[in-house]
Amino acid sequence: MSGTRPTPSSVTSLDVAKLAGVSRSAVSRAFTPGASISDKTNKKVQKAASELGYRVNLVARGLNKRRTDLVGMIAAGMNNPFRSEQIDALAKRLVREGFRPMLFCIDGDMDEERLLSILLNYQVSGVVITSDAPPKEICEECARMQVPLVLVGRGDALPYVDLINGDDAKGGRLAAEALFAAGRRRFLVLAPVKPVHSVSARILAFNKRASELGLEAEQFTLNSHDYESGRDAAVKIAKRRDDKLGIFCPTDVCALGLLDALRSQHGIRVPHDISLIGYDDIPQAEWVFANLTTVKQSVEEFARVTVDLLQERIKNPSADPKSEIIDVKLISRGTV
Amino acid sequence: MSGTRPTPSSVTSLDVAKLAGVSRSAVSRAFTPGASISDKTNKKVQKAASELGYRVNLVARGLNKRRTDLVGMIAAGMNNPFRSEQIDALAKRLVREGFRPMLFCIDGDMDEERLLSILLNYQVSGVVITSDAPPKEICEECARMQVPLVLVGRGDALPYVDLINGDDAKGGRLAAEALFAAGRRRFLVLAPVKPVHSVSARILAFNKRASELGLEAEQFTLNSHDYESGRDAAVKIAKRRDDKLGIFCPTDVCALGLLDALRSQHGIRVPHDISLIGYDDIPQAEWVFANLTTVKQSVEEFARVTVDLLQERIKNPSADPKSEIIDVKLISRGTV
DNA sequence: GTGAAAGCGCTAACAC
DNA sequence: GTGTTAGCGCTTTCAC
Repeated sequence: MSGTRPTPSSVTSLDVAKLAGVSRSAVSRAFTPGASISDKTNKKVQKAASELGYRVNLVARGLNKRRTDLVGMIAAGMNNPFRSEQIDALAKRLVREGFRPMLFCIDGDMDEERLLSILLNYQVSGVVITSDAPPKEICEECARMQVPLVLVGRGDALPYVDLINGDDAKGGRLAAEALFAAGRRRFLVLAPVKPVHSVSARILAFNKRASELGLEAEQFTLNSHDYESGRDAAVKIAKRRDDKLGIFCPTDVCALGLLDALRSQHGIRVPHDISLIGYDDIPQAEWVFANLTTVKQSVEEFARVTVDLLQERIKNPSADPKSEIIDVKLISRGTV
Repeated sequence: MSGTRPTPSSVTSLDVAKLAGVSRSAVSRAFTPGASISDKTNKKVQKAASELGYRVNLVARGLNKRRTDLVGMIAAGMNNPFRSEQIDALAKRLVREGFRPMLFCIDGDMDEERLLSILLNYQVSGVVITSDAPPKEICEECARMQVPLVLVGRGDALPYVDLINGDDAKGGRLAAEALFAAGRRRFLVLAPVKPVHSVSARILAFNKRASELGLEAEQFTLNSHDYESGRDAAVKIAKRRDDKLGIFCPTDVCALGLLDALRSQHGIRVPHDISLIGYDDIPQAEWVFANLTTVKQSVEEFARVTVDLLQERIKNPSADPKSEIIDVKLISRGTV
């Protein structure tokens, strides 16, 4: 269109300024929403800019403002559909709100601490940790650096950080009540040896409600909390012939493993012989073979509140840490 | 430890230099692997740095080097487990190789073009697009900006960009042969109205191999290629009572929808009545209810080759575009 | 091996 | 509303 142009990768605001016959500040203003600039200059700048193929260098801007719009997401267990949905929703929400998500997945020696350290070097505007159990030191590190930190699914009130959790207390209660309402009088709960906070909270609430109902929930310990451990648990569980058995499995992936094996390999009729309720409402819970009754947590809601929290803290860094609870609800399908 | 320290967020290389009694360059060198610096100065600097809680500002460094180590990942359809596995593996690989992944998910009006534009403003070291069908203009834009671009799962040889694909030709062939070997003599393939490149390639190869075997594969058109459309297709497919029917469904999620509905809702015995083969080998394909025979693509392999491609191009920006093919293999389970 | 000086591309006062 | 000046924190010649 316009003869030979300079290598576009090196077009700077000064180049645009020259071509437009204005100053660099004018160019800067033209690319800063809400800056005071006349319509006329703005037009001139825009024209020159697009002619040269100019794009603002956000790294330079970031250096200046001492803050990029980068937000780090630290995640673990992306093979759990709930987690990947969560990350997907969060990434979308962040972008819509003007942030730029970075994704760091826990992997071997790349633990929360190392990953966070990298993020801090990038002058991120915030960090969201959805993996479980971030060490305390890293929270302090963020506080020192004045970097907003949001922990999702980690209950304890750590100082300096904002928290967001599903309403695990309600979820556990709902599960117990659903099983009870279905006439189940013998409760079993599948708990991993080393449960993450939210899982413990659900179990605790389940047990509590159970005992309020005059029942004592029996605990069944699993190595992990994934499909495989649920499936493997089926062998033992299928052998038991308790009447009116109601099982709470505080993670859908795990519940699906159990359910799948119970039905396909052990000929157990669910809910005729056994009732089962999961947690999360992952897409697979609705699959025909499963039709799993579960407790739903909305990933969009999680994302929305997380980003809100981030924005509030950026506005007001010294505000007291907040702790938000996301509502949950029972999704009644066919396993209770 | 050391009395009052300055706000750690503002510790600069100059502060460290002063405390260590060296110049800023020395500090810079101490934090640049491979820079020529004596052991003694290095130690002094490290000590001063950790005392002050110094961390290099990667934004400033990026401005200087005119290149961050940020790599943009543009993705769509994270609800497909294959995609989320792919992103997970890629993110991990990138980090291990010293890059910093950013995750942009296609979402409404946030299309490839807009997202890429943002990425370019961040002076990213590279971009990986796993969503399907990035417009041609954006490839040119990357080329102009000298930003390496890797397209995964997009076959056409666009100029300037590196390509990486699964071996769809082999995969389609494998599927046809597996069905044939199982005695199936009537082939059906489930194709979405608007297939993405890789899916078309698989179908093409399947059809070709079928006709070599003396069979003509019948096409069954779906609106989409997810679990729901597979499940919905079951109604019509269950009605047909062709003998020896073998179905190829070029995406596991879709195959699982069909399989699940066929077995659970229509009482079809697979593979007794119908044989079915999927594609991708997502974790759910191995679930008990499914036990789906499928064609596996390794996400780790994808990730490895993608990052290799990126690194090569960074080293040699003007090299000819490459096109890599990832091997696939048949995973025989119980549906064929 | 080390330091001084000169930028990387941008925004933020400050005058006008 | 606009231009001028002075940095943001780092790396990088270039002398020494």
